[in-house]
This record gives sequence, C-alpha cells and structure tokens, in this order.
Amino acid sequence: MTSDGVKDGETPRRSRRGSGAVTLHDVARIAGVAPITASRAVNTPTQVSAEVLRKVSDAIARTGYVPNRTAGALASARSRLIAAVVPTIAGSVFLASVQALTETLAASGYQLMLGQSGYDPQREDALLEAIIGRRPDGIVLTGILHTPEGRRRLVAAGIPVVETWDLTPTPIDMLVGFSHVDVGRRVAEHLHGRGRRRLAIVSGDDERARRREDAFASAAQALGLPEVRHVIVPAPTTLRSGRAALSELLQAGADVDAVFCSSDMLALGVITEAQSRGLAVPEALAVIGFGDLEFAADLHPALSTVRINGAEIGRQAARFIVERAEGRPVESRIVDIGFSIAERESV
Amino acid sequence: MTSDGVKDGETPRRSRRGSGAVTLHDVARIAGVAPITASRAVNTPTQVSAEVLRKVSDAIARTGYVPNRTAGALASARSRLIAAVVPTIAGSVFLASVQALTETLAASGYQLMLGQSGYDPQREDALLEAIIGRRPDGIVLTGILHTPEGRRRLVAAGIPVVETWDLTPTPIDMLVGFSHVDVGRRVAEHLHGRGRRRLAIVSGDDERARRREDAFASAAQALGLPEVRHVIVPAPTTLRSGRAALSELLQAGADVDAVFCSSDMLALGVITEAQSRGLAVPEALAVIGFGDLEFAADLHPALSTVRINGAEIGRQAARFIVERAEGRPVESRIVDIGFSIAERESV
DNA sequence: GTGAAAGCGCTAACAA
DNA sequence: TTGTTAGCGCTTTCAC
Repeated sequence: MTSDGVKDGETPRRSRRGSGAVTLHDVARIAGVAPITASRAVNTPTQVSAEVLRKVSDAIARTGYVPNRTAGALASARSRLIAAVVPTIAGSVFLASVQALTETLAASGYQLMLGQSGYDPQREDALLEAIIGRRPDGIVLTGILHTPEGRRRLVAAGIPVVETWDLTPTPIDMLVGFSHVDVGRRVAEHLHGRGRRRLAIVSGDDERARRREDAFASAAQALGLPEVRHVIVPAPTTLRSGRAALSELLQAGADVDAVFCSSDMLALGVITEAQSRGLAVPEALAVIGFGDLEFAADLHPALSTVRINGAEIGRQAARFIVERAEGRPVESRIVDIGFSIAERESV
Repeated sequence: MTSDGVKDGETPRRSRRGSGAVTLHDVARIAGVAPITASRAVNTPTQVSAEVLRKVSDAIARTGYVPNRTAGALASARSRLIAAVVPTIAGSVFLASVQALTETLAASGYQLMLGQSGYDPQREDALLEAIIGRRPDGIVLTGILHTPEGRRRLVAAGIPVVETWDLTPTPIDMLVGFSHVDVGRRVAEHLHGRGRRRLAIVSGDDERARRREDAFASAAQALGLPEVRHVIVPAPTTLRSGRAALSELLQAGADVDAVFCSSDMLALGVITEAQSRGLAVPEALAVIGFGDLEFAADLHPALSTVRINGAEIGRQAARFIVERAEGRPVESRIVDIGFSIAERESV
C-alpha cells in the first residue's frame, strides 16, 4: 500500500475535483519514493541521497511538475509572498523602491504583491484586509500614516511590517526612511546660502510633502526671510500642475526668486513654464526638486534636487523582510537612510 | 460534539502548528453553526438565513477574523490572484496599463502580483515558473514574445493568459494590443505629410520598438525619401540616452529634419539636447515621441506623439481575465485597441 | 437552509 | 536517509 491508501500501481481515484495538474504525489510515484522524500528532493536537496535526487529530478523533467506554492504556503505557514503598498505607481518617486524591492526579493525566492492605495486611507484599509487574507510573509508600506484601524489590524495579524519613506520614533515594526522635516529645513538653508531670499514652495497635497513644506517655511522664517509663498497642487503631481503653479504664482504678482517643488516632475513643470515665458532659470528663478529621478541630472538646465536613494530603501526593506521570514532576528529595526542635495544648474 | 471532534465548548487542541490566528472554525463555534455555514455566510450571504448571518457577522466582528485566502484558494482552485509581467516599471509606458489593471481587478476582488522580466527572456522564464507555482487565475503579459519553453509552460498550466501591447494572429490565448508596424508606417507618413524629408529614428533596443523602426524605414523608402538614419539606445530608454542620440546624429554630420523616438522620454531628451544647442524645435528639427505619457502635452513645445491608450489596455485585459475566472466565455479573444497620432507643436 | 464528510497539495513532527 | 501520520484552513459534494 502506498501512503494515500491506494493499492500499488493502481490509478488513484480522486473522489473530488483535482485540477488535473501534476502533483508532488505523481512525481513521487513515478520516482518510486514517498511524497515527503520528493518534497525534500525539491526543497532541501542536500537532505536526500544522490540516487533519490536523480530519480526525482527525472520524474519532474518528464512530467513538467511545477510545485503548488499555495499548498506549500498553507502547510508551512510561509507564503514567500511579500505585499507592498504605494499611493500610486504612476510617475512616482516610489518606483525605484518598488523595483529594487522586487528584484532583491526575487533573488531570495520571494514575490511581490503590489497594491495601490491612491492616497486614500479608506482604500488603504480595504487593501490591507485583502493583503492580510493572503498571509504574506511581510508587508512593505509607503509612509507611516495609517488609520488606527489599519494599524490595529496589522499588529493583530502578526505579519512583519516595514514602513518606508518616513521616520517616526514609533513604527509599527520596522522602518526605513528619512526625515522630511530635515529636508524642508535643509533646502531652505541651501537656497538662502545661494543668495535666494524670496522663496516659494509648490507642493503636492500629501502628508509628507506638507511636512517638508512646513519645515521649509519655518526655516525661512528663522533665517529672517520674507514669508514663503505656497501653492498646493493635487497629488499625484504632474508637469502640468507645475506649470499651472508657476503661472498662479506669477499672476498673483508674487515676487519670488526660488521655488522648492515637492517632486522633480513638478520642478520640470515650473522650469517649462519659466522657459515658455522667457524667464531665465536659474538667473531669474532658481528651481529645486525632490526625488532625483532619472531625468533630473540631464535636464537643461540640470535640475538641482533632493536626492533620495529610493533603490536603497527598497533593498533595505527587502533585507528586513527576508531576515524576519528566515527567522533571523533583526538587530536594528529603524534605518535612517538620509538624503542629500544634488547641486546642479537650476539653483 | 462539534464537527471537528472537539467536545462542546472545549478548547481545541492543535496537535501541529497553527498560526494562532482566528479561523473560520473559531467563528463558526462562536456563532454556534457549522463551519460550512459560516463559510456561506461570508461568501454567499444570500444562501443563509438572516439569523445565521447576524450571528456569524457578530462573531467576525468580535474576533477580527480575516479569511485565509490561501486555504480558500487551495480548496476551491481559485486564487483570485492575477499575475502581470512587465519588462520594467521604471519610467515605463506600461505603468498606465498596470495601474488600470490593478484598479479594475481590485474592483472585482482580485489582486495583482507584479513581476519584472528586465527585457531578459531567461528571467521571464524563471518568473513564469514562479508565477505558475502560485496558480493565479490569470496572467497578463507585456508583449507577445516568449521563449518556446515559456510558451509551452503557459499552455500546459492551463491558466488564462492575456498578451498585451502587441498584435499577432496566433496569441497563446487572449490578446489586447495594436500594430507596431502600422505605427511605424503612419508616423513616417505623418512626417512626410508635414513636409519633412530627412528622417531619423532613435529607438530603444527592444523587439517592439525595432518593429516600429523597420516599418518606419520601409515606409520612408516607399515614399521616396532618403535613407533613414538609425540610432539604437539601450532599453529602458531615458532622457539621457535621447540627448546622447541626438548628439551622435549631429556629430555624424547627419542632415535630418525629423526624429521619431521610441518613447516620450527619449523625445524629451532629443528636445532637451536640441534646445541646449540652440536648434529650434520644430523649425529646424521635428520631434515625435511614442506613448503619450502624462507630460507630453505640457512640454514646451508640446510633444507630438503616438497616443496609446495604455489604461484601456489594462482595463480590457482585466475584463478578459475576470470573465474567464468567473467562467463566462469570452466572445472575442483578440482586441485591437489601435492608436492615434497626437499632433502638437513639436512637429 | 444547514450540515457531515472528504480532501485541495503540500509539509511539520515524529519514528524508524 | 527515508517514511508514516496528521494536519494547514478552507470549500466541494452530497445528504438531509
């Protein structure tokens, strides 16, 4: 008798459904070993004899067997699935993080499930429920802001969580980010140091950008500069909204000599609008962006911007998650990856 | 006795692991119904009495139960998971498709697993194996080119497949795309119609772009134009490679009055380089892009480009997949969503 | 409308 | 090194 109660050599009757796909049982039967042995040959080949390994490999090659990870996940309580939540992937500064995350995880045998919250806390909650239902081995979040409900759920689920792109002394679990307050302050100081006095800020309507904005304004005030002009544009930010923002500023008769934009795309919009009006950048107007996207360094004029190592955020988040999933303790749970100001031609 | 052999009201002993999470059994026990009844209350509420529904809902609220979709997927052979493969998400023209896909699927209760093949057939194959192992209810592919091995695997797995962003008479399964050959031809005709005679093409090194390129060159020849100048840049394309490409063209002494770029970012690069050299666009040089990304219409000059409705590709792909997953037959398996030429200032 | 039984495909625990 | 047993948490089948 074989282990599943089927007489030797007979075709097993599947009393229910069965997708018809090749299963580990089929492979084991063909290889002439027990299912668990075939499982070991697949997952921990060092634990089986060369003889068994050969027979099982042959059987797999002959049948085209692809392990059913869903079943494996259920049995082992390890899904090898990681979820990531971003506000949006459209033209976003988070792409480098997601890309690095995907690649680093793939290298360790994990896959990514991507969700978009659309800057909407309610959708984020719904998404969280859907994600938790999949029992991923980890969740990577963009930002630290969650509804109390979402936070509670996440803690209750007991799934490792990495929050990113921000800093807080009280993360849910692990954290990889930088200080938006520091960014705002440093940019104000940078512009001041370059002789700019009449500052403006064009900012997307999202929480982190608002925090940079506030810090920027406070720092300007502390430096004795006139009040900062603000233009808020909807998130996600676009080239178009950058153009519109500069128009608005100019039409309001604002006397500005430098603009801090909450994204590089917005900055490109401001530069584009300036150029179309014959306003020289940086002579008449300095422009500084945020993100240091691929194109920033190659614009004409080259865009000064706040450089965030988004890829490193993704990589570090992946490392955190994998460490945890493999059961290794994570020594430091909070990593401040910092930022720098890429000084180029537009300031 | 309850159905799982545990005496009424007693704590079930879990002989093996058990994540400790609340299960449907727990909910059922608290609600005083059988597990299957609780399952029905959750999944097909119309099939249970109001009384049962209330008791089960209460129990769920009290326990914070989140259904384990992994177990559900295994039992029902429906994962409600869809996989998508893109070459890369970095600054890509596919983002609109992925975004629309995610949203449309989410609205029907499906989630997206995202994989990046990095324009590498081998990685695509590895990815495919990882994906098939998850037994998704559908797979959305970018492009139609797969290794024979990958194609074989996909067919063997019996999972609904939608190929996108291209056209072929022999899709693996379903298809949403447009003709790259037509694009190349139409752009050549468009430039010719606008009085341009000395054409060049700057193209990313990927298969679809090459096909547009070839069709563009052939059409130019058919129109009696001088031979088209080609510059091939690595994929993914960037602003930088666009600038470099125009420099190369100019340094080679090429006498060109129009450039067709295989992406809008590339086109922005060409425009940027032209501007930095004092070369007027469109007067001295016409530039046309591909993709009609968000920023294209708002550049200065506004970028003429090939408009692809990427979001619609994503939505249609989602519809295909969901129809199939719900067991409804898909009437037409091939959709040509076409394209148009957005005529703006750069030509 | 509700429930008992069986099992999806795999692996942890324990035994030999 | 290999195998037996017993599930992981859910849903299908079939019966009432």
